Amino acid sequence: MILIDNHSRVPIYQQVKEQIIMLINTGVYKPNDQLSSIRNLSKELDINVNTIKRAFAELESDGVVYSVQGKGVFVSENPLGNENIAMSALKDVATAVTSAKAMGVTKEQVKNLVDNIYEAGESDD
Amino acid sequence: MILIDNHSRVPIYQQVKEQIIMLINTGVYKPNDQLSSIRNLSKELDINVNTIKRAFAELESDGVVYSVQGKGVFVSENPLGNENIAMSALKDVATAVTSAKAMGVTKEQVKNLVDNIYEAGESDD
Amino acid sequence: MILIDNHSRVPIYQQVKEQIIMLINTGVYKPNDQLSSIRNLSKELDINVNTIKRAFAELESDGVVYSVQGKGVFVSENPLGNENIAMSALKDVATAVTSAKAMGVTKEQVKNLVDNIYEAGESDD
Amino acid sequence: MILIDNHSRVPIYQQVKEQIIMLINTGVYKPNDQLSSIRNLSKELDINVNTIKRAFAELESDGVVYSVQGKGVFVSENPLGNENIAMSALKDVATAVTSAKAMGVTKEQVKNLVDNIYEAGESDD
DNA sequence: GTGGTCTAGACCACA
DNA sequence: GTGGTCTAGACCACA
Repeated sequence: MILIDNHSRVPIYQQVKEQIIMLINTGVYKPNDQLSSIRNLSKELDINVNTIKRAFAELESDGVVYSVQGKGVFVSENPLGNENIAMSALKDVATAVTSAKAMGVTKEQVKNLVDNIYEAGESDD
Repeated sequence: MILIDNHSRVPIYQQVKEQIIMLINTGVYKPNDQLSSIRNLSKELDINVNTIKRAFAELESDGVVYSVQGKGVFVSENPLGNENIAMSALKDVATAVTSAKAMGVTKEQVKNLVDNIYEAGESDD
Repeated sequence: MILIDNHSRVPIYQQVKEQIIMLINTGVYKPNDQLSSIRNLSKELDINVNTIKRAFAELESDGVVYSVQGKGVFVSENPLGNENIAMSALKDVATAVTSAKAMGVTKEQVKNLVDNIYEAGESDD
Repeated sequence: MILIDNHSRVPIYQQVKEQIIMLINTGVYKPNDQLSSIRNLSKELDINVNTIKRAFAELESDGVVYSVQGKGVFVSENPLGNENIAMSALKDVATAVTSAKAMGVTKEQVKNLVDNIYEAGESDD
């Protein structure tokens, strides 16, 4: 259910984080559902255990999941209630847009790009 | 004329690159103008010489400036003609926006952010 | 597999760049193959790490290779698609030939030289 | 009579050398003719005296000119008899062509370039 | 272990 | 004085 792009510049732990959030966003995972175990995910995706651990640790500190020792990792009651997730993503957008503006990119070019990205997934909503 | 944020995640050589492009964008530096020498910038900004050199080397390979041994570094005839600069900046925006979308950020939030960033410099144009 | 001439006027990072391109040209390295790590090459060739890094950084900005943090450096899908590489090499040839012409070298002398250089590698193809 | 391109990557002393050889090649300067003085050339071309001195010193060591203390610099009896001039120019061509070959440039591309360069000056011969 | 950034400092070519 | 190359070594992010 999770696809990793090894060629991407986006860190793998980040890709794992994003895809789990997306699975929650789309209702595949619901509150208190148990996620795949760290070791299972590590085997399935052929990713180092430490990389999965980091993704889960950050999801937990963002309040998206909670872990129960000896049981596993579960989706929180209100997984997307924490605004920090969106905020940190927006901060990255701000950095990239500010830089693009400095490089001579116009507002229209950026907005067209944003439209394209959001339209791409329209059929999924 | 150049301001460096040592705490930023954006590499210093990248900040130097962007600010020089911005100075050209705003007409402060014109084609064939000589830039501050590498050593002067290094002293003024209190940055290692090699960091400035890297910024200048990338600007040169992007066609923004040209260097003449023993003379100095000068703005190219057509400094912003190379589309690669804008393209690579746009690619970074695409990555950040895609990620933000996955994190639950709405199209409106992104667009508002873009507006704010572009309006910020409106008085300078 | 890479030979460096320390006495040559050609910068070492340039020699490394050219030889890696040659290894790709001759099919030794194929798309998505992983290159020797920066540290390994540095030890093997007894060259400073930063010199290798510069060669790799330029190869990456030319689109010949891509790097993945924590993984390594890999050959691009279309490593020789970027015409800039050939173009900048041709520019250097133009400069040298123009100068030779001014020095009284005849067209025949230049062409014989070119034939010799291209025949040298004929047995390798 | 001498034109310097400050934007060129070719060192200025090299440009001065080449142009003086060209003036001899085309018969403007004949054996035992006196060249412009170093100081005159320096003023005319707005080039540092040391740069002209270096050009003249290399021309003398190549046997193209000879200097007489207190009198000036003169064209040698057999200014282009020294094969070293052509040889060193050919060496530079060899370096550039070898590099271009490594970068994937074909023999035909190089030969076309050579033809273009030699045809360009055909009307001058 | 892998690449990325940065510093400090040496030596060279050119003007 | 100006840029160009190279070395040695530190510290960080990621896997």
